Amino acid sequence: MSNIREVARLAGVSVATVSRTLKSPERVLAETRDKVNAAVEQAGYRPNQMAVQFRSRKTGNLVILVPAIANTFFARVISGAQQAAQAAGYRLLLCDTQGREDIEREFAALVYAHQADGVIQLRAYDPFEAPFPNAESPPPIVNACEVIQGGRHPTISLDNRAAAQAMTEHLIALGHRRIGLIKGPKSSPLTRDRVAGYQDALHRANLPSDPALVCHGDFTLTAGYEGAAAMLALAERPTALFCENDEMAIGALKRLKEQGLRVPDDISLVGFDDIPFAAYCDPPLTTIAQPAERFGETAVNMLIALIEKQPIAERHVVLPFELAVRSSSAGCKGQ
Amino acid sequence: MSNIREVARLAGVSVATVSRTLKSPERVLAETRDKVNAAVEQAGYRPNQMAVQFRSRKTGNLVILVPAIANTFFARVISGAQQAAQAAGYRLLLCDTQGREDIEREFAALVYAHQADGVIQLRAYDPFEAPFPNAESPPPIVNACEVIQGGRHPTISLDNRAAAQAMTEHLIALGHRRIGLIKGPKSSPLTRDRVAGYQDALHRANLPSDPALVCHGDFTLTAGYEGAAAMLALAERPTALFCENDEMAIGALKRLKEQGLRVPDDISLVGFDDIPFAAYCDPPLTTIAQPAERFGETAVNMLIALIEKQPIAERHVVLPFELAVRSSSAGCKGQ
DNA sequence: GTGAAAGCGCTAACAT
DNA sequence: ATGTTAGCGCTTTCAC
Repeated sequence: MSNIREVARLAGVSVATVSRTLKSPERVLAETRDKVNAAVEQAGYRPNQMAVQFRSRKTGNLVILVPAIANTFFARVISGAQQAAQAAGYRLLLCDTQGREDIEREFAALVYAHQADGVIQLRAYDPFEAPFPNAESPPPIVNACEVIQGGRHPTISLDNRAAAQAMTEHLIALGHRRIGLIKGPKSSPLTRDRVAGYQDALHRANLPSDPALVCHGDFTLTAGYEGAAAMLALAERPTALFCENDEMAIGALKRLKEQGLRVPDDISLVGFDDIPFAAYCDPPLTTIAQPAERFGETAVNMLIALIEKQPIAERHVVLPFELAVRSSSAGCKGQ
Repeated sequence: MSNIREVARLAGVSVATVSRTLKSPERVLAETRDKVNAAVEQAGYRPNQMAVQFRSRKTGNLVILVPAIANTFFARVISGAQQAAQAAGYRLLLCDTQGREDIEREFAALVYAHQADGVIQLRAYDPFEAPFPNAESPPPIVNACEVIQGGRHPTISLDNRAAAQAMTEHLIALGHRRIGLIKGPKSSPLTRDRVAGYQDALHRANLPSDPALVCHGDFTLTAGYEGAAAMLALAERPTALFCENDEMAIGALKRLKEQGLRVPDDISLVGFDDIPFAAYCDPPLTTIAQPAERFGETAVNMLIALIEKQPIAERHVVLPFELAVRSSSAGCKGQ
């Protein structure tokens, strides 16, 4: 592999001129530029980025911490992030953390090791909060999707509380008074918000909030399947079921059908996220549409601004949701 | 951020000793080692990986070229790859190529720029085949999932032809004689193999191969939806529909139901991949199970062996498939 | 077993 | 506008 010295020799100029021709051509005479470019061509020269990065103290890499890569929603977020990173000349270092803080910390530490310039965290945990060696100022990090309440880092989030409230109100408007909720893990703030929104709606409609109607899952198909089973085992069944993501709703749907219940005639079912499959369920799933790709895209752009010390307009971006009403929710007949 | 010199000073040794203590502790006196480790601790020292990589000419990064990150199957492959990379101390540079060769070439070139040690390509295109600058020997690359026939690189694939044949034979055994096929893009070898397997089965059963029964899609839900519409518009409808991936099968399922057809009573429907949603369809989808995560995992391990110049047992790994028979396929009543 | 020193390929400050 | 040169932080001979 040829290096800058080789090119300089071929072009009959100094290495500095070669470097300039590549970085800021306007500072070089057109004539010289041509000589250099010809030499670059001839030598098949490609700057050794390891040396460039080392020298200029910038890797161009962004770490993205994902709880579960194979999750349909996160896959969309990653996709958006990758497009944005590519457009800006950055690369994405992917990390499947399985929601484990030790793994998150380990990967976030790539920034300390100068292997990445910043971190995108998609979960409500600050991988830098643990005492880190000589942590002068926290490294560039943005927190998207599930965000830390009152955290010190920029965030990109959805108003989960408002969204859950909107969904619950949709069900209430349809006449439902017993609405089951299959929520996420207890520890998740995202879940806390959605539960709060659900309760807000009940409260505003003067409906009782029955703890028996709330069970938790882990956002998987299986969790939805089992959550639905639990709901159906209740003495007084809910007439509508709100799952905190579409995967769980699809899992629940299977279970409801197996029990011989028709959706939405016998029970309404709604989800959250609007993954592509939601519209292809039978019946198509009423859900909350989230701009998944935009989470990734916005996070990347914000992180890059942080890294490049550009001014940031808003440190806490809230992306819009949309209630996507399809046929899995309908008027309550049981009344 | 402290550097190796700082640590050396603190420990009262030379930088070489610090370096040795970190890389090959056995070559250092236990006593010295302790001093150094204490100094490392005290300084909160983390080696600057940019310098390490620069100096040792090894990045620890692997590029993975993915046609569509948000695709459920690829998301699983990526997940497997990431786990394996992490376990081996490598990192994954993610690239969503959208199947575009220019993007694939651009990212593969990160290897030439010393930003990555090797490439995993999930599509049947050799990003290095174009004449590249002084390409002495092609850089480490492995080709997984959709592989180049007779290519020069190691591959990890499925016997797509055998799998498609097995699936088609399953349908034939159920009495189907007119089997529609919604395949992938024309250019894809993966699709060529599956079509070949489909035809093998027809041929072995002495069934005619009607070109009208084959239409192509692009592996999306929409493509399946539209493919099914095309099939149903046929004068002589198929009694079974084989989609080359589950997404298209799920798209088709929606369309079939909208037309008032019952699956499998009126028409059988089968897919390929066994994505998690397949088992949660209504009816659960008969499909070909592929070990998606293992593709990623095997590709990573093979690539690392290549990079580290370890001997490779087999250059062409074929992973097993499994026919997952569920309730979307049943005996043909139309006969 | 440890230290001194060269140098990886490049950038940027400074000199011309 | 171009060249000279000093490192960036580390690994790795080669002495001792």
